[in-house]
Amino acid sequence: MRGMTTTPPPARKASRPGGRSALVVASVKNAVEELIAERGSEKITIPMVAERAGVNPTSVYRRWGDLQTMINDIATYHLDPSRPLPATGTLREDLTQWAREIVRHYSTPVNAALLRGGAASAGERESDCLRNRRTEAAMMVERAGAAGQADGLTADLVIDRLIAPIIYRIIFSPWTVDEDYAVRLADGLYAR
Amino acid sequence: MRGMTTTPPPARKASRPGGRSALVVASVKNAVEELIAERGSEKITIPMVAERAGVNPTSVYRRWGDLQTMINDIATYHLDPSRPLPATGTLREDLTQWAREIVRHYSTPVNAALLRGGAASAGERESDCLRNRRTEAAMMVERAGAAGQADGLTADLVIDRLIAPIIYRIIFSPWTVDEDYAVRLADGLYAR
DNA sequence: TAGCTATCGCAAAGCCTTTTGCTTTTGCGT
DNA sequence: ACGCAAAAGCAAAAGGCTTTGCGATAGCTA
Repeated sequence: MRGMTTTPPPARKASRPGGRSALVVASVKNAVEELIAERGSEKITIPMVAERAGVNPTSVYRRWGDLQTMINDIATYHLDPSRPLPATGTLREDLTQWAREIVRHYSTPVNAALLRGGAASAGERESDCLRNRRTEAAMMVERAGAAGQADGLTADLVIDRLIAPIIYRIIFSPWTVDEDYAVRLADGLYAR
Repeated sequence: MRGMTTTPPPARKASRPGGRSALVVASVKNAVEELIAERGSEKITIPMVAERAGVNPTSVYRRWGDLQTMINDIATYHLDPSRPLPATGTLREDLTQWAREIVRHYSTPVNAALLRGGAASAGERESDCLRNRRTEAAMMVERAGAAGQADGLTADLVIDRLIAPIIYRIIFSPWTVDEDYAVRLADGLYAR
């Protein structure tokens, strides 16, 4: 299998998560990332992915059904949902760090392309690739609120003024985004 | 030609914009809108579009080259760039009306789907389907600024706090967007 | 009105994607 | 160890997308 640069993570949900299946999933995931970074999410096909992954196309068809489902699946879980959230003691600093983290993540062309692919297949279905981000925002605000430190912020405000601008620019004008921008947005929640 | 419900607008740029060419373009445009609203931007093909438009697939291939280019082209010019912008006398009211207008536009499933299609093919290339929106924001702010009425706003701020949240939600959670939301966002530029 | 040429329609060919039935491999429980 | 069953590989066939050459059509200009 080519391109196995990352350690093979355990498959998320499969009645048989052991060795080979996990290897196939990991290989395909890597292949998708590479190809999507090289050519964009619209110019790749399942046979291309399969060849790059050193896997039979049939396996990919049987596991995911089509390209759209596969990309959405990979994009959704790409930023580890179980990673620790910032907990600096103040909501403002937590949000700042969190925003920087998100910008850093999507600054990688691979992840930006995955985000665009996720955007294309969002809308109708309930699940999308940013659900986890919204959950995280709500958690941090709620945690601070329980301590009486919410600073008048709500999860909705965090979405509108932090996540939305970052995601918007990552999608449509990624060259205008860097970590300083994330910090300015976080500051904007408290100033003006 | 099926689906000719709208009046055929003149083709934008063609060395020969008269009758038949314009008709083909208009038919294809209608067909894309219908299909994209029915099935989403990822599940349509050029032969499908051509059949719906009553046009030969070859013509579509020759004019646009591929599906991506076609969708991006149609999505870019769909909100008429030459329509008059709000000019109520105050920047605040202009921006409020303008935001409502954008929300109204993208509340149509067709236009939301086109936006998602545009998002998928944005990024690397310089042109994208929201360039016109950014230009409009800059124009309104600049106009107010020339009259000394910019209220401390910049085009960037309008993008981050008006366009970005609207577009973000239209793409990822369209059911949370209505004209009231647009008004609240515009208010948010002045309050807090 | 006559000629020029851009553009369209048509048809065939090539290529790639996708499906399907079968065999082989291999993880996992006994 | 053994056997079951889930998942992968393989190969062939079907179906659909895309290209290409040629003839027909219809704007445009003189």
